[in-house]
Amino acid sequence: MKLSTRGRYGTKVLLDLALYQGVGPVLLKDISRRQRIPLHYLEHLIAPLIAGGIIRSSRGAKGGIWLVKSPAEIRLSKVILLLEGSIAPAECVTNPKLCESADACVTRDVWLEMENAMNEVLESITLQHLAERHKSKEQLKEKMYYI
Amino acid sequence: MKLSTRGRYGTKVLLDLALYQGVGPVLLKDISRRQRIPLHYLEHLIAPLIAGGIIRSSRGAKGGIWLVKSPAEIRLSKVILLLEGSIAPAECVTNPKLCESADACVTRDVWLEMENAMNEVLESITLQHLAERHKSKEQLKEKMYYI
DNA sequence: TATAAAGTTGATGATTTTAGTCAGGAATAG
DNA sequence: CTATTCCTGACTAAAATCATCAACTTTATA
Ligand code: FES
Ligand code: FES
Repeated sequence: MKLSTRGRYGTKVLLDLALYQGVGPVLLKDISRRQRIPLHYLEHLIAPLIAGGIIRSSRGAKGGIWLVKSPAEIRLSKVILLLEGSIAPAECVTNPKLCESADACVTRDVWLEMENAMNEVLESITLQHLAERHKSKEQLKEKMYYI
Repeated sequence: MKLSTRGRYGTKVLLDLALYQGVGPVLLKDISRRQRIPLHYLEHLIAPLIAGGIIRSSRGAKGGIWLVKSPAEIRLSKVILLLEGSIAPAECVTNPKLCESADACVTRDVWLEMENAMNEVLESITLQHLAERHKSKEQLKEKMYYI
């Protein structure tokens, strides 16, 4: 039940954009360095995010990528959907035709419940939440250091 | 975020055992046929279930496998844990040492919330629940046919 | 006790997915 | 024009997944 690096890296990319929001285009190179994501791999990760309409990009000097909407409007459910596709624990949850009698299958119901539980979590968290949590952890760290 | 066949097949195996509980050892061959699981693959799936103490087996003629405890005592969380290991969406949720500053990482917190949400679902469902759901679906099907 | 019936174990292989690399191309600011 | 930056598709190495097979051990029972 592991998420692939696409979902994990991608979430970090968007958190990074939320933290640097409003300062113009953010360089992939900088995101790559800050979030420890190989640059050439990162280049591939942003494609679905652009296609999904949550970030935009500009090439050339002073180029980069940035959030299209405010961080408060972007939910992790959307992010994960764009990067990983359906999060369901089994193919047949999303596509019932794959199993012959999906409506009679009780294990499928379980996987569906799991998917719903995960989606509730992801639906409830926005990029703004992530950014706020991050900042509050940073502050805590500074305080700890002061003591 | 897919479950592997180990978890999916394994759950079906245990549901099958719950349905045929009390009638003595159940043949792997029969489970294989009823649940559409390749016999040779099934043979490997039961090893962790035996090691985990939720089923027992007997070799030779009149052999087979059976549940050690009552279906009401076996939760899916246990089953999935035995067959898939930790269900966490990222390695570092279970093993924080893998990332250098796991306690400062907000994405890790998200993956942890997802794991907890899934575990709540799996913890709340026992084999008895599964068996009951299955039987009630069967009855519904018969009624539909009668109409 | 011989025999057939079952589960057990370890080796092996095919296929698919994942994670990453690379080279070349296209757009943009200055 | 040129340096910079994102874009795209092809490619590859490694890992995970999903089995299959053969040899072996245990057990019931005729
Ligand atoms: S496993 Fe697909 S419907 Fe049961
Ligand atoms: S702690 Fe592992 S990804 Fe952040």
